[in-house]
Amino acid sequence: MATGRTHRPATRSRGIPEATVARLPLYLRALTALSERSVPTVSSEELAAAAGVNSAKLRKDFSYLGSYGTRGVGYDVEYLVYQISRELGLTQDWPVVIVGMGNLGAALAGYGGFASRGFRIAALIDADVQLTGRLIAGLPVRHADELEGIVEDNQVSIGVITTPAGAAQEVCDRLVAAGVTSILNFAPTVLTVPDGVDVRKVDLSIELQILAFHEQRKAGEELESSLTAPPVAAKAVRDGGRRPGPDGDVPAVMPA
Amino acid sequence: MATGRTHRPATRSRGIPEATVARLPLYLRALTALSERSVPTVSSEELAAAAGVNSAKLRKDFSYLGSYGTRGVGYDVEYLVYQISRELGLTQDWPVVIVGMGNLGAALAGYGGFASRGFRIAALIDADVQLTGRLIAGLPVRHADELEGIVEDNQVSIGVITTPAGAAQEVCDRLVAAGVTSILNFAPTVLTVPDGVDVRKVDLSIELQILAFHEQRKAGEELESSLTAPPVAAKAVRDGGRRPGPDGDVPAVMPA
DNA sequence: TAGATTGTTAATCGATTAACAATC
DNA sequence: TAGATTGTTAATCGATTAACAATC
Repeated sequence: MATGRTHRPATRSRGIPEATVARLPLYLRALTALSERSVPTVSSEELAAAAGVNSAKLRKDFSYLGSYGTRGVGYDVEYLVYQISRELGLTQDWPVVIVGMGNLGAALAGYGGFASRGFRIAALIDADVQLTGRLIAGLPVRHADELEGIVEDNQVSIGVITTPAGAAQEVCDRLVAAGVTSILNFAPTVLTVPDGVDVRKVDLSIELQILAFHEQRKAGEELESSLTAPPVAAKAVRDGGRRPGPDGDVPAVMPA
Repeated sequence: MATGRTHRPATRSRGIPEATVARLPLYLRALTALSERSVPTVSSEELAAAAGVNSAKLRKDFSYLGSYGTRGVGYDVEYLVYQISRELGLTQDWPVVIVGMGNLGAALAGYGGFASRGFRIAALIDADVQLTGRLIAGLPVRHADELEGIVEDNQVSIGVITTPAGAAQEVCDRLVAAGVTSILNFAPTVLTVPDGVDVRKVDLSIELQILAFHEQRKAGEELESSLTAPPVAAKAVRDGGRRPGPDGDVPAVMPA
């Protein structure tokens, strides 16, 4: 009955808001870069700029974790890297399986950002026997028949689904039945999971559609301002102007 | 100076909230499936279930588009498909370029969800001369030197970046200089763009880190409840219980 | 002490949700 | 007319932001 939820319900883990949790990886990435350059401390202003957020938001986010900064000085880079890593659960090892070894699965298998952050690929899985045994990113592809055994033997709790849409729900069911409780879904379909299982979804086509919406709006504004206002007004419209009248394009006719 | 924004500022296009825009593609997908099964009408309850949201939210979302439903009956599937497509700008053709032809770029090039939604791949681009001319998803890879010409000749306004992180900003700059005003960034780096350019970001590792956070929390709850409460209480804790005391793990020592 | 910067407050804004009058 | 379902209202909730007292 439960349909795929993007994240857990209202329960805020340890009181940390979801929006903050979603930004912690951004901060961690910026801090890791500073750490590699041996920068000892960083101010909220500098770190916020590096992470692409504003500094008030960053300080508020960090306040949920504790008081890890020093007034007048800033934040100790190494210390923050550790605290955020710990908060995100990256100080432990997370075995993951990737199911579906098309181009996308292969891209994920070869993505360096996993291993460096506590994620270990326990297995690459595909239903195609032609692929079984072939090496991808140095790992042999294993057949889907082995899925349950792999999950149980490696205590895998996180599964990544990169199969075609038609196969995703069945793969999801099998992963969950075998013990997986978190799923990252790249297949363009809504997954149904039992309570207690988290699903996050990455949808390539949806992101493009959202861009198209904004792109269309920009084009509409340009057209509009070129028709109704002198050219110099174009920027003002784009920067926050409102259309003067009510929406004018509610259709009058509804097709049979 | 402007750092990469995920979406435009407070200005809500035509009054449609960002959160609603982000769900329109979900509704469209569910509606397309119904359309293929020749279902003539659908209620907000049914459609919401198919899209994985609740029906109140769906009705509120649709109310921003106009009054497209019929009380007592529901929504005309074909009509809604058309209206949402139009709202998202999918009734027009959007030429896109994909820059960076690794596995991820290849996966996107072969993704069927694009062509069916008004996106047309104008070119696949890579800096590696070894790849130039090779066919990916039936299209020849073109060299990065041609980027500006391709964007201008095809009036490309949407660019997809699937290069390594180190190359992303330069590619972004060149795309923008050539006329691209919307960017979908898969490289794990914050892009800086001038005002008026939209950036959306898809970050594979960030999604996994968010899952790890919740996964860790589940494990912590199980441990906690097994230590402090009879086993039967575990579900209650997971379903919304709060830890009784304040956070107990604020560290006492800060390293030099 | 003077300057810098955090951590927190309070105001504002946007999103979600339940409930129900309107109406097919 | 009776039943079904939309579209909208109003309450609630969560996220953002500016400002500044606390404090290094």
